[in-house]
Amino acid sequence: MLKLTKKVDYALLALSFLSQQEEGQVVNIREISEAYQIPTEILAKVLQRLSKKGILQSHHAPKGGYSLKKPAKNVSILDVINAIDGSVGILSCSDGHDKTCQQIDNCDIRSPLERIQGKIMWLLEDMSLEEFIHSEPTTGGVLHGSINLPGQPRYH
Amino acid sequence: MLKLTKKVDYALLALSFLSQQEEGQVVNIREISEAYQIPTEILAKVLQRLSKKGILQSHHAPKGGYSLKKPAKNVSILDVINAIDGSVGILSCSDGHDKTCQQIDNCDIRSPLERIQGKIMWLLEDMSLEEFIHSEPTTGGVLHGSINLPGQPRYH
DNA sequence: TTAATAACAGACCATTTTGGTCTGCGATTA
DNA sequence: TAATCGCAGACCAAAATGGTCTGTTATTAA
Repeated sequence: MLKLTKKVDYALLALSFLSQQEEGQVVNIREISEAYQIPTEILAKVLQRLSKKGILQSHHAPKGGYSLKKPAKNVSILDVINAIDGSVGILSCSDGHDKTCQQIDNCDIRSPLERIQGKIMWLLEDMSLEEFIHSEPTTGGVLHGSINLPGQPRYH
Repeated sequence: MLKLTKKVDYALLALSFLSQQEEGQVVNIREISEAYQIPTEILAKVLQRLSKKGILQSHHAPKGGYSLKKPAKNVSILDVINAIDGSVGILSCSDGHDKTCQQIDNCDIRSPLERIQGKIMWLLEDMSLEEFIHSEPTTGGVLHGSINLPGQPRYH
């Protein structure tokens, strides 16, 4: 539930790897797949999509491979997710054009969910790849320790 | 991707319906399923879980049904999601105890993802059912219009 | 007391999504 | 011109999800 797909995980791992290279350094799929034990074929697809979306630059030749196309601070996590999974949407009748949605006429929850979705998209868009990679490890292993939004949850 | 399940949709619809009843009014499954065209059997399961988790009160008798167990402002959206889907987790190696995760030893992305997850959980926990139900319709149909966090996205 | 009502419980199947594989093509350069 | 590497898409397997079916238990009104 609300889970990221493995492909997004792979994308983020690969991008993290590429970010650690020297400027303009080209890395091929095999290196990355070995570093993280990711099946090469599927990693290939993931990187292909990232390159099609302008996040990676591909070098289509022997000794070729991939490199970041733009600085890590100019790529948002939302960009990555969108590149891999199409688009983020917490609604099950995603884009509002789902004609088969039985609840469409008296759906009380659509616009509230859109608000929540908007907030989630905002925070994903607000976090750059650079920021993402340089996150401090969370302390204590409990999620609440890492929250940096203002205020406190009101429940429990 | 990052999608809520239909069961959560059904739960939120039912809760919304129940919130609109008079205080302590009991409603049975059939009424709700008819109101929103939800298959009764699956709605039954959803409501059962909500009642098991203390969100709904069940009245196990003829003319029985369900009612809210506590005021809508004391129930968070996260509570509802947790009740239905177990728990929210954007990580694909959800709870960190996934022994089959190949990346576990050199996973660069775990803690950054936990930070993001924490933020998402925070905002879901911060929104009460009452607030959820009384959300204004989003204007213009575009998600960005409904965002009320400070600042602006930095990309695009 | 009992029949009707409505929740409870869990096995079960179908559909969809996702993860992953296989096969072959295209571009570049040593 | 052959080796290396990315590109592309069909394809299959596994898992998650949505939904169905069968039967049981609690309560109450007749």
